[in-house]
Amino acid sequence: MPELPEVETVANGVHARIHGQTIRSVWTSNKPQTFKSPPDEIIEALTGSRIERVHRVGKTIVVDLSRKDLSRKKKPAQFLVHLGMTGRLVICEPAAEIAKHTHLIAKLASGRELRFIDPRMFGKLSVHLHPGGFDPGGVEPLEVSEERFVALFRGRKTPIKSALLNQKLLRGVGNIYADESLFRAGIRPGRRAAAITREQLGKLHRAVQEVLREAIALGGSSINDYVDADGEEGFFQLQHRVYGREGEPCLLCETAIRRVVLAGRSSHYCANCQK
DNA sequence: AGGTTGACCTGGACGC
DNA sequence: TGCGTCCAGGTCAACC
Repeated sequence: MPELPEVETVANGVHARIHGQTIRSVWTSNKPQTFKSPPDEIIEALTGSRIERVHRVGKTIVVDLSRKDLSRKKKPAQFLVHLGMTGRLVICEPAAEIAKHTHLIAKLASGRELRFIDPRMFGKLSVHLHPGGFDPGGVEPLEVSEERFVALFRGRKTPIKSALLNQKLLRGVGNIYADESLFRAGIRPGRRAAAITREQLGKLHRAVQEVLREAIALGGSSINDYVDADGEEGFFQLQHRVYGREGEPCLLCETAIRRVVLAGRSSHYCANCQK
């Protein structure tokens, strides 16, 4: 479900509520698809650790942990949460009803609980124990310079839409924001990356950053069941210009928005405004 | 090697 | 009310 702006919203919300707290105990479901690290390893790393910081790397939520009791000599670890399509990370009172498809509950020193819920089980939980910190590859779209951004696509024969979704190039852009960025840049999703001019790529760089920044400011896009750590919906879906608007008039020229399938994903564009 | 496709899952919306 | 079909914001293995 979530792309960079939604993951950032959730990570910031969770950080504000639970950073500095110690995890007293952890329960996990026994659904193997959800756990990229063995559940025992996750329980071991989390229990007794303090939550130093919750932040975002690409589409992954990273929870930096440290041991409160250094006597146990355990290495600091990072707890990684990937929300997949339908994953949710919520903070609630222990009395709150346990939702169907709950896969992890961490009891905190404050008495509240951090819970991970994921019906489709495309989300993944793991621990990262190596020094240097979690690095999935790719560059952060909000930090990358125009020059490096342009270089990412040089010589690539794949459609620009597929390249934008490739997390080893840019990390964090997903289907909605790829379509919205391409619309703002005036580039059709099916154009070969290598065939796009340097000037247009510069425009795309600005469009990607603009779209992501606007979406973060509005708390992300709520489609179906996405909500942030407070249960609040985002509002960026009201700003979508092409995503989910097949057959509706382009907001600039009134041409009907088209939908095609690229890299197995729905891709929306205006045939008149995007070349 | 780079690029594309299906599989992984559940559930909601829609048509009959 | 129910059943079948299609669709979904992500990723990865397997294939060309």
